[in-house]
Amino acid sequence: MPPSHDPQQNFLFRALPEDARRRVFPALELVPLPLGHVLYESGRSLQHVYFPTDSIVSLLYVMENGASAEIAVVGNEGMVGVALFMGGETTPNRAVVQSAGHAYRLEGQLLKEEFNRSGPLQHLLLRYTQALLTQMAQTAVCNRHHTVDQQLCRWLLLSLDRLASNNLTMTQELIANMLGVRREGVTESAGKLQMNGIIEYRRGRITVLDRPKLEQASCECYSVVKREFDRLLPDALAI
Amino acid sequence: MPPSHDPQQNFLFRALPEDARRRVFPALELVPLPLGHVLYESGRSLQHVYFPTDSIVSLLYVMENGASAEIAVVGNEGMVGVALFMGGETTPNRAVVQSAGHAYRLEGQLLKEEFNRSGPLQHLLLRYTQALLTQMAQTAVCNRHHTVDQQLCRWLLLSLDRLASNNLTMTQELIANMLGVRREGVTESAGKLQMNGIIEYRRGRITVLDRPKLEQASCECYSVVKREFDRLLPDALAI
DNA sequence: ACCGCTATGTGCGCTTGCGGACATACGAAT
DNA sequence: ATTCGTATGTCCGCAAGCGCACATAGCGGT
Repeated sequence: MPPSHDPQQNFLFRALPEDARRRVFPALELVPLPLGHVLYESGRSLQHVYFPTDSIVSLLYVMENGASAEIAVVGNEGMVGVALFMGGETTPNRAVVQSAGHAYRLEGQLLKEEFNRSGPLQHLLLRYTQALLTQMAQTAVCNRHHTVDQQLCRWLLLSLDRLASNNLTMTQELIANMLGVRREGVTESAGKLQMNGIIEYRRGRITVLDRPKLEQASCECYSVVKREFDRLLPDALAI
Repeated sequence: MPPSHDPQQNFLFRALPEDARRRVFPALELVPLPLGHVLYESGRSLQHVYFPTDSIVSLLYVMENGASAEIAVVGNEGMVGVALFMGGETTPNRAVVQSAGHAYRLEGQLLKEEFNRSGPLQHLLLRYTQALLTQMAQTAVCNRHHTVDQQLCRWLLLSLDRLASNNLTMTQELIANMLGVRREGVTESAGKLQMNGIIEYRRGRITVLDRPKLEQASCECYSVVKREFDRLLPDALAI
């Protein structure tokens, strides 16, 4: 956790021109996001949107029988709550804090007003939403065709990209919930990665030792998603 | 195939107020969509958007090794090419005609102009995009947790909803490509459904005999997606 | 230094779905 | 009516992942 906080730790805000910042920033509220905190419950209407700085939020779908699967992750490259400006007000997803940290919160009404100015924020958010679409699509493909081993690598990489560090505070049980697989499956895959010197972990703390190898062990899904984010939000990432 | 064509066979156009129709309709061009026709190739920039009337288009992701998986389906409830107004111009997906028919085509530039008026079309398209998001998310979940049997039911239902009839022209091989499973798996699942009197098929033609039972045999994913479409686009569907 | 919670490791039988190699049979075209 | 392409049916062994039942061990709190 950085000692000081600034909205511009979120890439979307970084890409915003000065006048839009002047309107939006005063209304931002810094909130801590503890691990496991539920920002939105499926189907509940959204009051705020969240722009993570040093936290990661997972969009999960929880099935009738209680099983779950991650749809997408949101970190300092994006925001939680696109349904607000898309017009639906809600989605059938749950948003859960996957990695503790902070986010800037904005009143939904204010976001909509700024969005409806059809200015840079609108364009930025629409592009971000498209990137989110790609991430969801790729998750679907990955769930269909790739092994748990590969998916774990993809997931670690996506998480790493959203934090400044190379270690994650994250139990295997949590990861299993996100990936929608058994905890034992994650144990096994993580064991292999550790065996190969790619990661190292102990009780809820994972350190990535060899990122190139991790990328190599991952399926193509990671790079497809990353490429799309880079393509769609270049201003945001160029700093 | 209906003997005559009208843009309002597409639900999005139905929900459009008179003045927007006056601007858009003259620019529409009716195009036939033969089975298997590729509307967009992954990564290629989009020139037109398509509003299907009596056809169905699949959004597919094709992997490096050639395997594929369907991300979403688009029929007369939606449009193909949301990336145009979302600002990305392209997506890493392929759009393929899954059920032959027709669509109205609109010049991308014209769509963007109308979208940027921030009028009813913008709101409609954003809501549609959110529904698409839900469909993708649900596809991801379904791929993770549900059996081929269930997925086949879901897929048949989604296709049926997008056509006026209760039979589909569709080989099992095609369906397998869409679901991203083996053709043999589809043969087996379809065999069970036929055994139970739910469907009937012969060489590329599937007839649904008992839709309630089909819904019962499907996973929850179908109804989640349908509910979201109904919720987000009520005007469009209420006619 | 101890305890106890919880994270991780491991084994087992089972189901689903894959990959491949076939056999069959429909139906359009000649 | 015959032919032939292609859609469908069926069989095999195999691998991945599940569900379950446990064993172990790290780490925070007292």
